[in-house]
Formats: sequence, C-alpha cells, structure tokens
Amino acid sequence: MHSDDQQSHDQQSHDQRIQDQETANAPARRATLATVAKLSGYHVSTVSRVLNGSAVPGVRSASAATAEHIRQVAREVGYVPNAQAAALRRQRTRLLGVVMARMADTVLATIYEGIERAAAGYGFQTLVTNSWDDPVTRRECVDVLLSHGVDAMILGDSPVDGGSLDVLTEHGLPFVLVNRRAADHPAITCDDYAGGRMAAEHLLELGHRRAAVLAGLPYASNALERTQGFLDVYREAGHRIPRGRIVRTTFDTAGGRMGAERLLRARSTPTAIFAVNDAAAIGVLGCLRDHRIEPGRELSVVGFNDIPLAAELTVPLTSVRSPMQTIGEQSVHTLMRLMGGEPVQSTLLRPTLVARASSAPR
Amino acid sequence: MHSDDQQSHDQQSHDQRIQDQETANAPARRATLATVAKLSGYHVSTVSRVLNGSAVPGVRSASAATAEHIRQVAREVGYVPNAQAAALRRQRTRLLGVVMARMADTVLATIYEGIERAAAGYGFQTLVTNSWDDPVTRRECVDVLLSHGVDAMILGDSPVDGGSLDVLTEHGLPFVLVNRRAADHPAITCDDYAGGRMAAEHLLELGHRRAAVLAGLPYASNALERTQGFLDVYREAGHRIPRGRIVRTTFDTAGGRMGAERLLRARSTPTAIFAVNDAAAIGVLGCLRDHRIEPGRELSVVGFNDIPLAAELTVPLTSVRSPMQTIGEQSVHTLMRLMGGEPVQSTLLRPTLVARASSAPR
DNA sequence: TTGTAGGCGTTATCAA
DNA sequence: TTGATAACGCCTACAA
Repeated sequence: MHSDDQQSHDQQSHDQRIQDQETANAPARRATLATVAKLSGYHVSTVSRVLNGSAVPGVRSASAATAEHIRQVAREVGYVPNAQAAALRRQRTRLLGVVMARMADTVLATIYEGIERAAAGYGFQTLVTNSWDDPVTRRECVDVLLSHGVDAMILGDSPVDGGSLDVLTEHGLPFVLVNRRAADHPAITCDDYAGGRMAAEHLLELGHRRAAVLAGLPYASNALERTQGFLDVYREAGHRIPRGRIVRTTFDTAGGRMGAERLLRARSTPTAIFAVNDAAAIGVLGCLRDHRIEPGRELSVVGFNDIPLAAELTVPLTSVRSPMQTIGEQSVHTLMRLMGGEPVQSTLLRPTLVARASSAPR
Repeated sequence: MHSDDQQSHDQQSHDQRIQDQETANAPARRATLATVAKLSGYHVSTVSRVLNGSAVPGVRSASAATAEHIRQVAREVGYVPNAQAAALRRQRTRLLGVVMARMADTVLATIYEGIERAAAGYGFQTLVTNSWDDPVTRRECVDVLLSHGVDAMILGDSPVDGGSLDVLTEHGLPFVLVNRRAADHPAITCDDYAGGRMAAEHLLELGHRRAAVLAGLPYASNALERTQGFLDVYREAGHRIPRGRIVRTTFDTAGGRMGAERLLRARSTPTAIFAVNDAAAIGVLGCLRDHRIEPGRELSVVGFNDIPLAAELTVPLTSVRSPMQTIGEQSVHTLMRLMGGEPVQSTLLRPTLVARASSAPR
C-alpha cells in the first residue's frame, strides 16, 4: 500500500522522549475508592455509595456534608471509577457491542452515529468491530465482544441466514439487528421493499420500460428486498426485467462502476439503472461519464439512502432516502426495552423518494 | 427528525416474544474457569494456564493430553474468557480508546478502519467515541474511555492547543494523535503543509493567479497547515491571497457549499478554489452547478484526501491524496512502541497530487 | 506439571 | 447514616 511513501521527522524534544519512556515504565496507578476513603476519613463503602452509588433520586444514603466532602477529595485526587471492577461485581458492563460490515461506508457510519448518540443517553458505551462482511471475521467479532462482556449487541451486517446469531441466543444475550434483517430476529431497518417499489414506480412514471438493477450482494436482506420491490413493480406493470439486467455488485463505488460496465457491454442496454445504494450509483455515474453518456438525459440513475453527497453532484442523484440516523437511534431504544424484559417488535422505517436530475423522462 | 415517519410491524411470533422475555429476565450466567475446572477435574489454575495462559511459545505448562482435555471441555460449555476480570487482575484491558470528531466523515472512518485493523493484529480492541469537535463532549469522551480502563488512546480530533491532553499526561496514559497535530505530542498525520503546497503549485502551473481557499476550521492543525502551505506558495510566487478569499468552513459538504456561495458573491471572484478536504470540495461543485459554472473549464477546484468518490464524479475531482488507512495503522504501531517504553517520533506521511478534470489551465 | 492462596477495585448485604 | 465483609472471575507467585 502506501507504507513506503512516508517520511519520519523527529518532532519531539529530548525531554519529551525521556518522559514518554518513564510514563511507559511506571504507569501511574489510578486513584481508587480506597485512596479517596483514606484521604477523606470515611469507609470505602460510604465513599462508594456517594461516588458510584445507584442513582435512585429520592434515596440518599449519606448526609449532604459527608457527600460533599467525599466528592471534593475525589475531585482532588482525580478519581475515575474503574469500570472493569464495577462490571465484574455488577455483572454488567454498560457496554454495547456493535458489529458493522465496514465503517468507511457512509451509510453504516451514519447509522453508527445514531447508535452512539442514543447509547450515550442511556449511559452506555459502544464497542465497535468491522466484520468486512466476512463470515469468519464476523464470528471473531462476536466472540471478542462477548469476551469483553458487552451487555447486548447491535448487528449491522447479518446475512439473511442469520450467520452467527445462534451463539447469541445460546448465551442469552439480547441483540437487535440494524440495516439488514434475518429470520424473525428483532430488526430495525428501512422498509427496503417499499423503497425498491418507489424507485421502480418513479422510473415507470418517467416512461422507462427497459430498466436494470445493480442488486448488491445476495446475502444482504436490504439489497434483496430493494431489488425485489423494484422487480415486482416492473413485473406488475408487465415489463418483466430479464436476469441479464440484474447484476450482483459490491456496495462501494468500484462495484457500481463494474456493474454498469457490464450492463453497457450487453447487446441491448437499459434506459434506466437502479442501484441499491448510493455509493454504487455514484460508481455508475463515473462509468457513464467515461462512456460519454449523460445521466438523466440519456440514461436515468436512481440510488438508495440519499447520502448528503447525492444532492451536490454535478448531476444530482435521484435517491430513495432512508432515515439512517433514526435507524441507529431506534435500535438502541429497542435494545433497552429488550434488556428491560419488555417484548419488542421489528420496526420498518419508511423511506421517501427524492427525485433529482439523474432521472428524467425517457 | 424522521422519528415520526415510521411504521411498526410485529414480525415476531408469539413464542419468539416470550423467549425474549425469558432471556431478559434470566440472563444466562456465562461459563467460567471454575465451571471448566469442575467438569474437567483439574484445578482452576491449571485450566487458566491452558486457556488464557501467557502465550510464551516455547513454554508449555500442561501436558499435551491435559491441555487437550481441558480445551475440549471449555469448547463444550462454550467458555468465553471474562475480559473484565482479566483486566482487573492484570491491570490492562487490551482496549484502545479512539476519539474521533465524527464517524460519518469518510476520512475519519477510513483512518479508523486502519486503526482497527492494526489493533486487531496486536490483540487489541477499540473503544470509539465521537466528540463532534466539541470541547465539552471531547472531555467527556476521554473520561469515559479512562473509566473503561483503556490501555492507551488514539485521538483524531485534537485542537491545535491540545485540548484535554493534559488529563492524559497526568494519568500517565500513552496516547498518539492522528490526523491533527498538537504541540509536540506524538502524532501521525499527512504532511499537510506539503500537501497544501502541492495544490498551490498545481494551480499556479495551470495559470491561476486569483485563487481562494476554503480553509476549514481554525482549530484543526491539518486545515491550518494545508491552508498555510497553499498561501505560502502563492505568496512566494508574488500572488498574495487576500483575506477575503480565505473562508472558514465546516468540513462537510454543507460547509463547502456555503463557503463557495460566499466567494461567488464577492466583487471579484477567484478562478480557482482549494478546499482543505474533499467533502467541502464536493459542496463547492454543487454550488458551481447551481450557478451554472462549469468546474475545470471556468473555475478550477482542488480538494484534499482523494476519497474514492472523487474519481467517479461527473467532473472528476483533482485532489491531494493522503494515505488515510496508513495513518491509522501507523498510529497503532507507534502506540505499541510507546507502550513498550520505546521512544517514538511523530510521523508525516507524504501526500501525492492526483490531477483530474476539475482543475484545468486558465 | 499441578495445587494453593491472595488480591485486583467495586458493590451488595448485613450489622451497628 | 455509616462500617464491616464477602464475592464477582481471573491471574500469578509460590509451594508441593
């Protein structure tokens, strides 16, 4: 990769370097409850109640003066609670495991932002792993998260067959799927089937009879359902889309480009292309540019998710907008209910079509 | 937000729901070393040595048969080591804290992917938080990570003045900066100053004398240095860029769009715009489209980072490529050396200019 | 090679 | 309201 195109500059003073060494060799021991107890003259248990005690509003278990004094001392010595110890004792870590296919996908990153934000609201921290959509790595991710004792998991990369979900049910660990669904596990997703239909209806209204689909990867429910919704509308309208115009692609721009190349090489080319995600759609646009085909005028393109970039393209991209942030947030709320023992249901969030210049009447 | 445009479908069977409730109410206790010990007939310490023992290659501390038996039992009961307990005992969590401004920024997400990948290679897991570039949130992020006992931190959002770094040095916690530098803390970044110069040299060669800069936010070293490099080249060439043509912007497309609007409203407009990151540059392209200005032909645009999308745009974006993945990976390697007590230096990774159609001779 | 014991920092329970 | 104590699961020095 780029690993050889690098320079190293020594930008630290000698003292700095020495200090680094010392800190590494003598890692400062953090102040503990015992430290605070000794300094404040109270017993550890009292200090614990004041500093980390279960925050039941009405019930105080130390006099105001005592509490204030203890808090003061804690602040002075820079006391930070040790989550490991607390977790060991309480049997819960307040950690949420998150498995995503890959973070550099804007859609997944945005869902993740929703998750993080909502989780913070419940006092939960997230532990994230990238599975790269690889079964083996996925399994390792789950194991790592388990061993770190996450209280629950949010899985954003489940293949339709469920993948490694049995491990979780075995362990009795609560989990929620996002972005993709699998079996009847609780999942928070966009209503992908409806979204696929919207895209098709839009293109049909514009008069496109010969449409093609960049269908993504076949183990992702969202890709499958978007594709299915799209195909169904065309079939219902009597314009069945032949197999050759349905192309499997990866979800990145490179995938979209390759898929489009393939479609354009065929004998009869489509007048419209529906890509199941925006990154692929942008790859299509790149390919069209190379072939000097003007998007919108000569060939319509529709994407999915409506990432912020879509609106800014030179030919703005028509896209089915999915509420990515909300999917993330909602998944946390659902998970909290699940952890609380409440029954939960899967949720489908409604998408909306945003028509722009990349799709136009035939 | 979108929170009301949602539908709920009950997609679970009755049985499923009941099962959920049960698992929530009676969270299955994980198998521990003791469990395995009892079942295998060996003592906990032996089991521990076999399963989680320090992996010194040559030194085995159990007979092959014993080890195999123990491992077998462990597999059967689904033993997963309790990282909390191990951490408490060992005083190290094998957790790496990562603070980023925001994950939905492709650049940061890509750096993060590099971090995760390299960390996994060392057996470390990452704990990520978004600081949203807000000082208060940033401080909270650091505290949360500290309380979760991370062994070290990677900070991707440090303001030039260092921000909350003093807390870390106080705690003696090893850390490395990525993406942005601050004071003389060890940092792995792109050579932003050089990159800024490259952009300027490119535009000057094309004959652009009236250039403008979308300078990003003033507390980010990368934005500052890219801008400075750019300005220096123009100054050295005798074409000083006036204050009015240097616009502060956020790092997203919206920021780029607003910045460009402002530049185009001025009396004398630039013939070229350098945006300190690609997202902003794409915002510029969107703005130009609205004003029916053709990028490249009428006004040149140069971005920074060369995210994968840049090459696929209808008018491909000229950009200074930074080795994002490598920055992430390198930061972990550096951190490991730091934790090992070795002296470390900051590293500047060299960028390269990728010229495309968005910049053309004047 | 295997067993024993003690403690990492916190919290829940019980007693004062 | 406060104090004492035990235990969460694991690791490691030491003894056998």
